[in-house]
Amino acid sequence: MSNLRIAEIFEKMADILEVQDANPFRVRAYRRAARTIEGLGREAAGIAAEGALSELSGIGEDLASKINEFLATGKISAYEGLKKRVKPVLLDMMDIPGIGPKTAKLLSDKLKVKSLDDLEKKAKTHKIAGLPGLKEKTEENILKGLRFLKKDSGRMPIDTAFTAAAGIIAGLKRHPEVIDISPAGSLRRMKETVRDVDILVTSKNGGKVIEAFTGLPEIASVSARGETKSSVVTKDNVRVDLRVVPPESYGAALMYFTGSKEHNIAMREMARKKGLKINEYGVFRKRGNRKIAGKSEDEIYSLFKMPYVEPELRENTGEIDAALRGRLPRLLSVDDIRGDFHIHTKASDGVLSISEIAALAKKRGYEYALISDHSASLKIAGGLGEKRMLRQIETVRRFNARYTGIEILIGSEVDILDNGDMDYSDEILKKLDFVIAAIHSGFKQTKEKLTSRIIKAMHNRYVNTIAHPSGRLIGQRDAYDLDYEKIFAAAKKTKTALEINACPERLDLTDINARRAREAGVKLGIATDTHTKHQMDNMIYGVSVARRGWCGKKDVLNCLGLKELKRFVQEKRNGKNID
DNA sequence: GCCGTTTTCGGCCCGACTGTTTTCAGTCG
Repeated sequence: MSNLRIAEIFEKMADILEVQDANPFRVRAYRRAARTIEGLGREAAGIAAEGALSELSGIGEDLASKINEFLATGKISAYEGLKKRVKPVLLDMMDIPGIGPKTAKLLSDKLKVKSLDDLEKKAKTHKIAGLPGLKEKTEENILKGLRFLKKDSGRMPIDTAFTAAAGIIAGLKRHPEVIDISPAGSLRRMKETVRDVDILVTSKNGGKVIEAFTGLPEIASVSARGETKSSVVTKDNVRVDLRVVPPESYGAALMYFTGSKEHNIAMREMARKKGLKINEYGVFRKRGNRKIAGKSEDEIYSLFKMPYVEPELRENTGEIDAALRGRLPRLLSVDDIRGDFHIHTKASDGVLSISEIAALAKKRGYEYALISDHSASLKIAGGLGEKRMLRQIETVRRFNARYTGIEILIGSEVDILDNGDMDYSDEILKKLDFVIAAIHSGFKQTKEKLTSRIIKAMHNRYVNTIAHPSGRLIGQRDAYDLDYEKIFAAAKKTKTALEINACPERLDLTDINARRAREAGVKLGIATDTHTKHQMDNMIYGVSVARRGWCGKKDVLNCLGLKELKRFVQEKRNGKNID
């Protein structure tokens, strides 16, 4: 997807300009443009074709022409030029926490640092202390920062952050000086990966709370510690930032600390134009500095005549404008989910029995749960041949006859073969309640080939969703290249839903593609891809992707009750709308 | 580099903490 590449280049250009001590607002313009492009609901090429690039927020004539140049040539000459004028090690050094453009440049100019390894050597041999403004403490911090970079490239999966936050919140909740406590930052916005865990506390005695926080047993080291703010690293190498504010500032602080940065900047700019100022303590009139709001987020948004903006939407990708016009979507919640669409039993590569699955699903208040073991050709995962599949169908039917309170649907995660055919005959497929189709082979094929395999599968009247459509594994395997415009069009036409796989390593579709799918009128199915007991709890992460994709109940297939769901399946089987 | 019911030029979000300083620059979120 070229959007990501363009964003990456703008981000790099900002880094280089920063090292060159360019106008900081110019640097910010590049960063802001990068975020705009990254969060775009569609391919920049489409917008460029309409000549509408410069209508995007933060993109003017100059950046629009740079994007056009990239779309035409695959390069931006200004970037190529900038790259030549700066040593790569400078940019590497800026990845180290605590080192910004100024320090990086100083180290490069005065010490001729050649690489991060070289930097480590120079810090260890005390070559850094003695440079203007730097002493032993800076050397220690550089070494600490380098160790942090080596251990972990930075971002962790959402569930790791969730667990770390839960532990710390549990540890502080009962402290007598803690009044409110909440996760904030990208964790509260439920981004798919998180760099550090942010936690907000209200208290009348910040010092005591910070003292308790830095003394928690799971903390390995403390990197900053003040009266209202502290940063630590846990024994699991998770960075945690804690911030303490007085109770009357809870809303303002929660908004500030939740971000995103871009959302906050946009809100603050709006405030400034009205003669107001927003900071983490409240909203103030500039004249006289009188506080007029801040206790709750609701109070702040309504001051600007906006409804409450859900944290998942706060990315400055149109939510402020939508809120001002009263056009924010009503997002689905995890309580709206009526069933889980993707569960493996021990018949293939899961560990649960049918009755265990039924009990777990019932406990969650579901009306239905779909058993979806692998089909024959996925031998490595114990895929079921047609005979075993027929037996499993019978087993589930018998199970339902004697079990009450939930319906177990029988389905399958059927392989899409190389030619786009399904791995089971229609004779088998028609006996199933619901069919998931998935690609498990040929990830390196061309965009055209992979796209056409999926589209052909969608045209099978028994196929109801496409599982983990892009095949990505976060941090391990890139998404394969698909023509999403074509996929969305085919999904809509054939009444096939696209899965949001809720497994934290997958989260596939992504939030951005979920939003594009929704805008294209495509239904989504949120599914946990459960193999073991606790994985049914991952539903929250899939729902969060849908929320970040602006989805409401009506966009999500498993918000339907059982009857409506069966009707949806039957409509496709009747085949009126498929070529 | 962007942007405009205060402006086409002159602004551009705002504050905390650290390490090095005796009043602040750099970095971060």
